[in-house]
Amino acid sequence: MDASNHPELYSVTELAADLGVTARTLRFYEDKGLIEPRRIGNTRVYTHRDRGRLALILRGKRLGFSLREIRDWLELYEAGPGQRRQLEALLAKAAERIATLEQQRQDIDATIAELKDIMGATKRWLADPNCKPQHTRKARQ
Amino acid sequence: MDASNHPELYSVTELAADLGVTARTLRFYEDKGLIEPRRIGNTRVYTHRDRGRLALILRGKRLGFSLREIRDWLELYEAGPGQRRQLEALLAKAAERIATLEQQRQDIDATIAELKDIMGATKRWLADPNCKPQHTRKARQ
DNA sequence: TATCAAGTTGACGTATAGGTAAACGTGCGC
DNA sequence: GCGCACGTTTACCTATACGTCAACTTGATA
Repeated sequence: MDASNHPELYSVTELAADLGVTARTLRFYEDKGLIEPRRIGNTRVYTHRDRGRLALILRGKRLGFSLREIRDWLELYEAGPGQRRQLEALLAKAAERIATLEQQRQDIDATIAELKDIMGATKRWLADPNCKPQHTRKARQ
Repeated sequence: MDASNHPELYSVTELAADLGVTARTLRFYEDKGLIEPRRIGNTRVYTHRDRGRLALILRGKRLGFSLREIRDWLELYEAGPGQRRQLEALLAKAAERIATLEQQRQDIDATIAELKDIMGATKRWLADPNCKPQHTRKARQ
């Protein structure tokens, strides 16, 4: 289990570049308790596992979770006694997020509809300034 | 054109309550140059027109424009020489916003798909811990 | 007149995810 | 010994849209 013949060790800058973020970001995540790389003296050294963990973190971000949510989940995942609960918690979180996103999509659709309505009225107005500004759609209050 | 027989005058708190925001919000909008109510002494007095303007502002917000964008547009709208250009500018802005929103909706859909994929894999895993964690969908990079 | 409600300004706080700068340490090659 | 490329920490800055608090005036009321 010695890693010396297959190092997979990264410095901050290396791993950051590798993951497409900045070194600042990795240090920031460490501040926030998301990762804890080993150190040689004062210098951070990231292992292959750290890289995997970071990849998970970035994925969580892409899926719209906050750093805090991600951290909580990772903690739960690491320290949890059984797998089951964690997976179920993950399921719940995912479902929750999906619900939020579906709500957001509805809002977006409504907004697009309202904007299109405004555009239509504006165009009619431009074509014939006599016709009164008249939207077909009621704005939500 | 005297308003004395039909005052329609509001204090901050009144108008705020009327519009469903706080007084702080109205003062904040004034700071940002979105409205400039008259004053009696030091006290703000909002007219009917102010109310209309505020309603426009809130609508803009609901449609996802920033206060700065709203302010710029209102300025353009008030000080502009002809109507045409303003309306055309409005059309352009609306189209732009729609494009942004449609992009957002695509992102949301993709994210939902990925979340559902994860949920599916997790459920299979829960049902049969032997089957390897296997997502059907590739994550976007 | 004492007090209370409502108005005013100014300043600082909140949340998020880092960016940016300052000041400093450290190994390496020449 | 010098400079360079890295690394480190601390601390303040960014944007957005207000919330919250403090301190102060002013007009109306009991």
